[in-house]
Amino acid sequence: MSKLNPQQQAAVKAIDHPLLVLAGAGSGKTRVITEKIAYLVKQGLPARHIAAVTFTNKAAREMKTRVSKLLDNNQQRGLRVSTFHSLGLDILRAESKTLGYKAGITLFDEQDKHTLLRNLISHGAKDCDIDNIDSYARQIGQWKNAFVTPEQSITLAAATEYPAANLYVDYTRSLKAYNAVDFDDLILLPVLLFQQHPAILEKWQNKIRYLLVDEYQDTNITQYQLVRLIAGNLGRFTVVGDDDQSIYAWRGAQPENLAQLQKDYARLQVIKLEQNYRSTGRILKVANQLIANNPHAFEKRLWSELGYGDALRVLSHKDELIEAQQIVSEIIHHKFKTGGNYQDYAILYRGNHQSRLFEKGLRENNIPYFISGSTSFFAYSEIKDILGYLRLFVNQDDDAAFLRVINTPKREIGPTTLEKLGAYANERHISLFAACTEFGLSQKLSEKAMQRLAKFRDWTLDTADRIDRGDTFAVIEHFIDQIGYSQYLQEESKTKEAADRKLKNVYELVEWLKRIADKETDGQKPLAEIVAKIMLMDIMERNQEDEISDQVSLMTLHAAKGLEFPHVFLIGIEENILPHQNSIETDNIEEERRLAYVGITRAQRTCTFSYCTHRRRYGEIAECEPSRFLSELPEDDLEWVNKKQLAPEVIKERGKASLAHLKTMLS
DNA sequence: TAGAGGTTACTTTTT
DNA sequence: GTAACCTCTA
Repeated sequence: MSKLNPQQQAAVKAIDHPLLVLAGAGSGKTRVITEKIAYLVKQGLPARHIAAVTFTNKAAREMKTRVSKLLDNNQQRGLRVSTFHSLGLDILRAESKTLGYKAGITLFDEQDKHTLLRNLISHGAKDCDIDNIDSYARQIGQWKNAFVTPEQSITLAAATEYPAANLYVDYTRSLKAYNAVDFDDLILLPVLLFQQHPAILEKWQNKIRYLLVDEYQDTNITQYQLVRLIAGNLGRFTVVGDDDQSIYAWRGAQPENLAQLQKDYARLQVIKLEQNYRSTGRILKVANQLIANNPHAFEKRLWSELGYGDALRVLSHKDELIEAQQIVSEIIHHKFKTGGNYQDYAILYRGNHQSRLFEKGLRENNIPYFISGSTSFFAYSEIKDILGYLRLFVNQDDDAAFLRVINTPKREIGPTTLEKLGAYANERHISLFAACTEFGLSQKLSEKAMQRLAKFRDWTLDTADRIDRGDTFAVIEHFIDQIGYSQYLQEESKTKEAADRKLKNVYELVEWLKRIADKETDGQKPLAEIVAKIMLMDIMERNQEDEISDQVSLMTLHAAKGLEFPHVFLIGIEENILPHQNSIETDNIEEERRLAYVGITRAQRTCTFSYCTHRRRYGEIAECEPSRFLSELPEDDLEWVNKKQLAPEVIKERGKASLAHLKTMLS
């Protein structure tokens, strides 16, 4: 703790008041949290009574690593460092009975949610149009994030939202029938539980006697409720946040929660961290000037002692192919010239699809790279299949899992049968699996179809039973053989290589599950717990033991928050990309500006912007304009390289013109 | 019932 | 340009 600056020290030692730390980018906020955990333990609060909550798995991982350097194993025992969602899942699993859930709660991912909504709509949900399914899904999520229950949504909904509110009611009932919850429920249900059962709340308050929250500006209404409930009236918490880095409004984040704390906790202490330990003065100057265009609830001014540094460069390219090639070759040359490492470079972008050409370019030049947050391991169809079976063994009422696996591999149970089964189950408000055995169904289906369903049902129950009784993993390996999954992959895949790769993934999944089961509990951890938990994990956790090697990082701006790199390339800095087209249309530029701010402040030594004058979009070549954000930056600190397609003044004028144009269009 | 072939909407960001 | 979705035929 010797090397902390006075503000950081004050933040670590402030344990008698609820504490809000306003921490600018690169001001050492993770350090404050980890040091504070160590400090609390050394002050005599056992680690099992401390919980630190973050938003991403990556941040939680980082925090754990750093705490482990400050405390020995004994001192850390029982410490909770997890994402909000993972904490919610722990609470739900522990209290499932009170909430009316059976053991073996299933977690639905976005795709499962989509499938369920689709089924509800096609089975006649009131006034719902299948074409609007995405907007219903989003609306339901927004209600959950804003702590609006289905009943309240019916009352509150505007006329246009009424179908979604009805669907929300049906959806909630179905989830309950399937003994399932979705991501948003992991926060919403614990809050409801705590509100309705003070004794349970007290139990958890006693467990978690000090709460630390990272990236507090990203909390939504429901998450804030959870924080308040756990922290209690005494306000035993430290939250750390930066309103300039709020980039999750689209999923309900309320940066106003920062100001709300002052209203809710009169004794709240506020400490600002303004010294930046990451970037050059010039990078900070540019970032500060950009973000000055946004309104601010809290004033803060970042400064650095790391020297003024190089100008930030702006590259212009003919199209996105040249952009990728040019930047890849810049990285090669720069690394050669400076004798640095590949891991010193990061390529950051607005949308995942932008990584493609860069991947190709890096691969062709044999440059090691790592893409974070792209297709997750769990998005692979073979992984979803096997997990689907496991989910069904754990919880037969999991309709999403049932639908996933019922005819994979083929069991001659096709759409017609499933349609009738679905209609029947829907009518009765029971799960598909439960419907399989019903007499009423046999009137609507052929005997053959009934037999096939019964066979699958018996097999599932039998396998689930054997998992319960004994050697979980022997049963799992056996069932994969038994259903002929390997053969199925051979038939389904276009090439033998693809089939082999998929099979390898399947075995990797099984090995991974074994490792998780072994951890802490010597293989005794129930499959139900593993299956639920696994849905919240990300690809990095799978590769935990792979050593970090020297590779260029590629990721979205969202994924980059909290990280830092010596050399940062911000690509596709164009109108309609950053700011994103949808944000322009909804006049929501401020969050996009914060996103750009987050990107710039990742850079330690150099920061390079890049835009294209032409780009393929939906297969058509379209003209592109440099982002308006470039025109908001101090000219003296920018160096425009390549052919300047547009002078900065022109961009500025155009930016103003397009803004004015937009405003007239909207008014 | 399965699979081929045609059509369409889409690309924001995550647990 | 493409993935997911839908319709038609064997």
